[in-house]
Parts: sequence; C-alpha cells; structure tokens
Amino acid sequence: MAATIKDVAKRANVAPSTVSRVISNSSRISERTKERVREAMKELGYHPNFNARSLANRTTKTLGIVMPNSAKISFQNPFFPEVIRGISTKAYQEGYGLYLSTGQTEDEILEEVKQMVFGGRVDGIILLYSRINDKVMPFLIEQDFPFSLIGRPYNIEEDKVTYVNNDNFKAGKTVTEYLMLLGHERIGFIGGNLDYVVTIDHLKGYKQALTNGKIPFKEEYIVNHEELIEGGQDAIVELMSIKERPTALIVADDIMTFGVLRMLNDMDVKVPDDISIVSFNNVMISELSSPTMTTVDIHIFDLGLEATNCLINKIKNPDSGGSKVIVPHKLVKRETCKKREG
Amino acid sequence: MAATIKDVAKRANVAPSTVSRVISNSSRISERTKERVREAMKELGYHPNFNARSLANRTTKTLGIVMPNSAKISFQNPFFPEVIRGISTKAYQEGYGLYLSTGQTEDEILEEVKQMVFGGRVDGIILLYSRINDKVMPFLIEQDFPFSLIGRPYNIEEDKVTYVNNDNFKAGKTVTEYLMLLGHERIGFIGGNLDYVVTIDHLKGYKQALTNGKIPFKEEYIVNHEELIEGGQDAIVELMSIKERPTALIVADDIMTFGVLRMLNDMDVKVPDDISIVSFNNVMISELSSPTMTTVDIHIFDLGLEATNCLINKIKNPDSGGSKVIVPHKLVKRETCKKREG
DNA sequence: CTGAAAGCGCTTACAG
DNA sequence: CTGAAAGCGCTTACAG
Repeated sequence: MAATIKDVAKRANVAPSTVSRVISNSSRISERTKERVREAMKELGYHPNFNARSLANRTTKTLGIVMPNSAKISFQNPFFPEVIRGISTKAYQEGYGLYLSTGQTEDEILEEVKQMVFGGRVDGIILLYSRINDKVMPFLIEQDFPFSLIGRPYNIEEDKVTYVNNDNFKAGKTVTEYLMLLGHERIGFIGGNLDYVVTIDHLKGYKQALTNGKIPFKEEYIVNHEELIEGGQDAIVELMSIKERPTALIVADDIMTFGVLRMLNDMDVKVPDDISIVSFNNVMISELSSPTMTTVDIHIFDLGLEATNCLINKIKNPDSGGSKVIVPHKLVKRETCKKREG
Repeated sequence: MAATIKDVAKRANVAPSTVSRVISNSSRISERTKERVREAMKELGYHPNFNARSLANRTTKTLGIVMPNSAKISFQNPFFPEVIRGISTKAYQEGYGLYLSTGQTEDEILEEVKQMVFGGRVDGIILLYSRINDKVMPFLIEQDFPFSLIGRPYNIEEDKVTYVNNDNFKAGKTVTEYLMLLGHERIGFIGGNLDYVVTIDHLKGYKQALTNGKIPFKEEYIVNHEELIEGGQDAIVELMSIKERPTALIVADDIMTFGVLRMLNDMDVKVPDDISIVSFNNVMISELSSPTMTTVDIHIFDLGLEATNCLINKIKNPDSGGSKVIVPHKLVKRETCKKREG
C-alpha cells in the first residue's frame, strides 16, 4: 500500500509528529530535518492520506457545488459549465478541490447537502441558484455552515449571507429602456422559472421602466417558462397568439432565445425587422445564432470566480458575517434589435 | 458539533460497534435493536462522518472526473457537460459522489490524479479523453487503480483497460462514404487536436473510404485544429486558400462547425449549395445553426453513463480485468449536405 | 446477536 | 527544535 507518515518517519529517523509538521511546513522544525524528511518523502513517493488528514483536521480542502436540479438538467444550459469554469479556476489557485451535487429533486439535493455538511465532506458550499422557498439555504444558515450564493437571498436577512449577484433589477430596467428608446411600446417579457429570484428581479426592472416611460403594463405580455430551448418555443406560441402582438421581446436566457428565434423563423416573423429581441447572459453561443443576439453580458465566469473567492474568505474567517459582491453587467449590441419604424 | 456514533450508542443503550453495524445494515443485528438505534439516529439527527468512514473503510464512495485540460477550457465545449450529465445520472443511482479535476496543464492534472489515488480521495477515476503520450493512464495502470476511459487506449494493451468508446474509425469512414455517395470527391478533413486518439481514428476511416472509392488522398485537404469555434474558423482560412477547393468538409466537432459556418458565411460561400458539411457529436446546439448540422450522433450521454457503469463494476470487482463497451453512433441528416451537381 | 479493543493515517496540545 | 500520547469518528476481526 501507499507509504504512510510512519514509513517516512522511520526512514528519516524522526517521529511521525515531526513528519506531520514538515508537511504543514511548521516553522518550528529546523531546515536540516525538513530536508531529510522531504528526501524520505520523495524516496517513498509519499502522499498524505486525505481522509486521515480531514478527520484529524476537520478540514477537507474541498468545495461543494450545488446546482438547482443538478447536473442532469442544469448542464443543458451553458450557464452552468461557465460558472463552474470560474469556480474551478479560483478553486485550483487556492488549492481546493470540487465536489459536485448529483441529485435531481429538491429533496435529493437537500439530503446531499446534509451529507456534505454533517459528513464533513466539504469545507463550504457554493449555491448556483437562488430560488424562493428553497430549503437548502435556510438549512445552511441554521447550521452556520460556510456557503456563498450566486444570486440574491430572498426573504432572508441579506447580511446573514455571502452572495455574488448581478444587479438584475437594473439589467431588466436597462434592457426595457433600450427597447423603448428604439421606439417599442409593446414589449413582451419572456421570463424564466418564476421560482428563481432572478426572474422576479428582471420583471421588476421591466415594470419600473414601463412606469417611468408611462407605458401601461399588460399582463398578457408576460409569460414564464423553463430556461430551455423548448421554453422559448412555447413562449412564442403564447405571445404570438395575442391580437396586438409585441414588437419587441425581452428573453430571460440566451438558450431560450434560440428557441424563440427558431419558432419565429418557422412563423416567418423576421428578426429584427418584425420584432426585436434582447436577452440575458451572453453565453458563448449567443453570437452563433442568426441573427446574432443582442444580450446582456452578466460575466458568468466572474460570478463563479467571485463566489469562490468569497466562500474561501468566509471559510478562513467564519465569523466575518455576510458579504456581497455585485458583478457589473453590460449590454452587448448585436443583430436582434432594431429601431421601430412608424 | 454533529452527533457521533458514540452519542447514538449511548442513547440507544448499545455499543458503538452495534451502531456501526446498523448503519451498514448488517444482518447480524436483531430487528429490535436496529429499530432502537435508528430511532436514536433520527432523534439526534445523526449523519455518519465520511472521512472517518473512508479512513476505516478504505472506500470513499466518490468518483474522480478528469478532463483533458480541466474545467477551465474543456467546459467551452458542450461535449463535457453532456458526458458529465451521463456520469452524474449513473453515479447518483449508485450512491457515488463526484469529484472534479481542476488543474490545467498536463503536469497539474497528473499531480491531482496522484493526490486522488494516493490520498484516497476517490474510489475510481473516469478519464474523459484519450490522448497519445498521456501520462495519467499509464500511472493509473501502474498503480492498478480502478478507472474507466472514454475513448480508446493507445499504445497500451487494450485488455488492461476498461473503456467506453464509439467506433470512430467506422464513423469517419461512413461519413466520408456518405459524402462520396452525394458525388463529392474533393473532401476536406478538419480534424481535432492530433494528440487525441479520436482524431487519429477519424482520419483512418476517412483514408480508408477514399482508398475504397479510389479517390486519391491529398495531404493539403487535411487540417487539424483545437475543438473550438476559432479552430473551425482557422481551418476554413487554410482550406479555402487551396486552388482546388474542397466541395465537402468533414469536421471533427460540432462546435468547430459553428466556426466553419460563420467563416464560410463571411466568405459568401453557401452551405450546402457550394459546400457540404458533416460533423461529429450532435451536441444539443448542432440543430441551432443555420443551416442545421448534419452530424454523427455519438450519444455522449450514454458514453458517460456507460463509463460510470463500467467503473463501478470495476470497483466492485477489481480483479475483473479490462472491459470494453462500444456505444453505437448514428448519422443525423439535417441541412448541411447536398448532392453535388455536374 | 452484541461488545471491547485495536486500528485506519493523520494532527496537535503537552512536555522537555 | 523534537517526541510520546491522545484523539478525530468510524469499522472489523475476535470473543462470547
């Protein structure tokens, strides 16, 4: 079997405790001994046993990643791989490993999180979503377990949680104003899942912009669907059945926009000539559609990076209370929007 | 702190060893005691400590996932999230967790793998790629550590390794024959990274088909690039500079095809009128391009699922030797191919 | 069917 | 600057 600390100790003629101190590079060990011990480690190809270390240490050097309905569905939306890229980058730099949730239902995921927490499997958790009535976050708060949230806490005192978010209200407002500036008044809103806080914030921004612009809000212009291609398609079916069709659309997610574009194409509605579209996220493939998408870049990679950064700070300093980072967004103008004529 | 096995034991009036046996549902414990112990566990909200269990047990119930250059780059190609979906699904069913590699260079990744293996962090490893001169696989073989490979071992006795693959030679051949049937003779081959075995196999299939069809092989029709959008774009620049331009293209990866299509569009070359294209993978977004892609569905999800299945079998039965699963592929005809006129 | 004891491979006060 | 010893929370022969 693999060499243990005892083997190294024997070979270097020191006590196991000394070897342990060399591993953690304790300043209380002389350079000479360190040398000798390191030599012995090299020779034996020694690698510390993580489980033993974690057990004695109460620290795992791994971060748990929790997805909304976990890999099975989430990974269909490029948002998730991209956040994980950000997370992965920072985690590697800081010497942390990544542990992925795999459950699919809310209950399964909650159970997994409990295992991570009580089982001492991870030092902290990154929640990749923020949904109302979520049970995971309250659990984490109750346990006072380090976590960071991508999104915004809802119905929870904000100062209790560490989170990284965009200003989604503002983004929703900006996007609406942009369409209004282009002369649009009948603006459809294709929101994501209503359980997600981001959806709520987008909608608020949309309404605020309408109010400011003295454009009456119409319930029928609002539809909500899953952030999937099919969601976008379904949304179009609904919106295009209205007598007074919208001349512009706000879409919650680029991947939905693919569905929107395809459906519109089938119906022979031209984008942007007949209808303008602006969406959110700016995932890589948003510049691959035709026409290419005008969309809000929310800097997904940075969301992941920052969330990891905040979490690691929290782990290092558990009593530090909540903290909050707002990642800036930016409207990327491409080909799906056009000034309304007449 | 969290309740331990001792707390449960005390509460249930049994010895810790008995509690342990209840956890593993040993048949040697009476139903009555089990009841009592379970009751106590519920009351205390007991969850076993994973590290302690792993240490005593030498089993972690977690699987390591190793990506070629890890999350940072890999996740730009939808292939990887999709394999992980497959892996995740099976892993969850079997009660395994997932641990992700995060390193970026070959050396970093090898070091991570060593940590996983020697550190007892995972029970087995899934390699998501197969490249020549790879150091990870030989290491795993040398250590006799359970792993499964997505792809095909290269320069290694096949019976030593457990792998899941497509018949990429055949796929490459089929695709070429398909283009030939459509009347094409000048067929360009845009391969992926030459270090990957899949690239080699595709190319072999391509050559074989040409030979069978008595079409001379031309070196200048072969280019190789990274499996990224940019790779596809670069490839087109090269191929379109040839005097005798190809009338059809085989592209290693759908995501490259996006780059190819875009570049062709910029050059005002019509697909499929001027040039036909067939590619590989059938990632979700391959039906989102315009024109939509004719591509080989390699059943990515199943690759992940099967690899996980094989790995778990290997873990349960370490002496079982290598095994091999070939996942069938299927040409999906969409809009990028056309019969050559004249 | 159940318990006492040793052990998994580390870390960390406590001594010196 | 270094060592002996206890402990982290489990599991698993060994007894009975």
